[in-house]
Amino acid sequence: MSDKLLNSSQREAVETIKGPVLVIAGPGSGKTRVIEYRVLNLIEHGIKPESILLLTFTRRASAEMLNRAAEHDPRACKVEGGTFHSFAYKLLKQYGAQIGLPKNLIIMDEDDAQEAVGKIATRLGFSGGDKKFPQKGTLRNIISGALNKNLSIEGILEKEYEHLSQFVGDIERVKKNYAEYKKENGYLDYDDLLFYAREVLKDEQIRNILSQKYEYIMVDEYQDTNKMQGDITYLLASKHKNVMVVGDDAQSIYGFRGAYHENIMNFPDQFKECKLVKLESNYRSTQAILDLSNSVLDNMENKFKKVLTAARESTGEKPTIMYFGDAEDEAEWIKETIQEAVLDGMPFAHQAVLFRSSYISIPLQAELARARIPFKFFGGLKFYETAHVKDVLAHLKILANFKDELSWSRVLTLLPGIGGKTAENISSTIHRAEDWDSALAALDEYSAGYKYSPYLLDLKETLAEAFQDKTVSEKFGLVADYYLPFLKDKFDEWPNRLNDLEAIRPIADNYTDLNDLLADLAIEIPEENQKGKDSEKDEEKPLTLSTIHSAKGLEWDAVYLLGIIEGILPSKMALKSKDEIEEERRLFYVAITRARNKLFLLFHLAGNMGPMSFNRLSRFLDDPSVLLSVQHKDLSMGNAKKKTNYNDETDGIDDDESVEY
DNA sequence: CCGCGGAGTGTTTTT
DNA sequence: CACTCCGCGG
Repeated sequence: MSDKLLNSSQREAVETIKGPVLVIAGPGSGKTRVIEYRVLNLIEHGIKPESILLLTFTRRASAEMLNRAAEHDPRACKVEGGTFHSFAYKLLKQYGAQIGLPKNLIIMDEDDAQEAVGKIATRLGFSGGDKKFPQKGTLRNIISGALNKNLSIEGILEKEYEHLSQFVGDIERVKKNYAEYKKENGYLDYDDLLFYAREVLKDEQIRNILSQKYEYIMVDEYQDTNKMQGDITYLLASKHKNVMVVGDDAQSIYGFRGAYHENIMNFPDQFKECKLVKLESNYRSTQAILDLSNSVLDNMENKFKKVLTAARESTGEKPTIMYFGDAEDEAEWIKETIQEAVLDGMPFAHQAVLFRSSYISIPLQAELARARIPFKFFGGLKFYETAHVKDVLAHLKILANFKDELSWSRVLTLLPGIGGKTAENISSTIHRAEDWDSALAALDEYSAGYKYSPYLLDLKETLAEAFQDKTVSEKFGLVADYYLPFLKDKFDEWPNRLNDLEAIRPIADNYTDLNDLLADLAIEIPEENQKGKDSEKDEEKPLTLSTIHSAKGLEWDAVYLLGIIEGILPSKMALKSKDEIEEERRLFYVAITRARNKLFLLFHLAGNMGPMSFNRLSRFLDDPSVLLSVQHKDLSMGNAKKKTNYNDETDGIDDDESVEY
């Protein structure tokens, strides 16, 4: 079938049907193609597509691979693909009851989880005037981090929050109460999805059913899975051992979220007869870009040793470090360079600007907007995480589950005269109701005599109507209309926000079940505007601006990497430990290996700590062989003098991004 | 008990 | 510089 299109290592991975395989796939080594062709190969060997399970990091990734495979063989569409979280949700819908979960599962997003944790801390009397008890966001991070990183509360405090060690006992109580609270209310946070999925799989009977159903397991981006995901993979495959995991330890960038590199390290121990395949030929980048990548790789403490070699002929141009005076000059230069490249035949869609954190792209965004250059932004706050969208969704969540206390609280506090306390009173009354009708009836108790009563009646009416036998899209319409006056009142720039709400409407139209819509919005975002996906020509597609995290797995002809600056990459938040700095280095590696032909590393001198602060070049460039692989171009003013400063080690501080004079 | 306004805080990455 | 928290007045 695919012989001509694959090299020998790729073919080995593709053609292995039975047994465990670990594929270590360097960037640009054709790993997507391997998965695509392996799916095809399995199907060609008579394996039912429904018995193949492909777990990936994002929905987009699995859809892309399966769509490509389906172009060769339409049966590939029937392969089951998705993220661990969506797969877990599916398992729990079917088997949750057997481990004591309620029928109706409500998925909490990160915001809900924080809200709930905060509520519990308050109830326990911790958050009040008490000294320095951590706030809800930190609490949630501690609790989640402990679970994801397989640590006790004490352990994680010791490692990451030493200053909070005095609160171990209290935080443990919050954790326990939070767990009970979720159980009572039927809530599942992101961690619970994985946790309970693993619980389900621990049941031998269910596990047997599932290993019969999914006979071939494939997992992509295995280096970024956490302990629970690793366990799930193991349990799913433990019986038949037909499991292929693909990953690259050098590209592990989700340690902060609990990615557990032991998963990939221990895979050969878990599956003794495992076949190890390394993909080291790089089909993406020029040798010049790979030289830099290899130097960065050399500085890494990674485990599966590898060297990237270019399959492409031309050596290409050395990556360039660009030096600017300030972010505005830099933005202007990027804008002009991108425009010139377009004139030279490299459309916007083939270029991307990458960065460690969203905020450093703000000056550029302004510049691009001024120049009317169309761009698409990836990373940062998603529109469905914004306050106004969550407001509307809260109403829908109530329709889906009238006991959803967090949503009631959100909906009620919108009303003038209702604050946290009143909302809690009302929602606890509702919580005692048996069904929807009595829940609404419970509102009557408050429907007269209070300042907020007329508003409450209005709310009740809207909800009652939307609850009727209506389509998801009608429900959405009713709620959105009801919400409009609140939107206008709450936000000065409401027209923008109205656009966001309008953007949900077409998504809602695609659903017949409200629960599915809500679950998908929380776990796997439905692709926005599918329209014109392929019909659109590259020339008409926009430029990409993306965080490095969101750029994983993608590639462009030209990449502009913003902020090669101490404190930005590596982030100043990550300077506490060696491990975190190493993760930043891998992030740098991921960024530069996205580029096919041209790579620019951008530095600007003016710091953001005031007019007298100056940036220093990122430590990741500070290595002889790394420096040999790049060229320099200085566009800052009076460059000759300042240039010596960039690598100035004499002040001896290597963990400070800005030096004040 | 609500909600306003002032003060303070802290600023990453995401399923 | 945006958002959150806190304290106070109504």
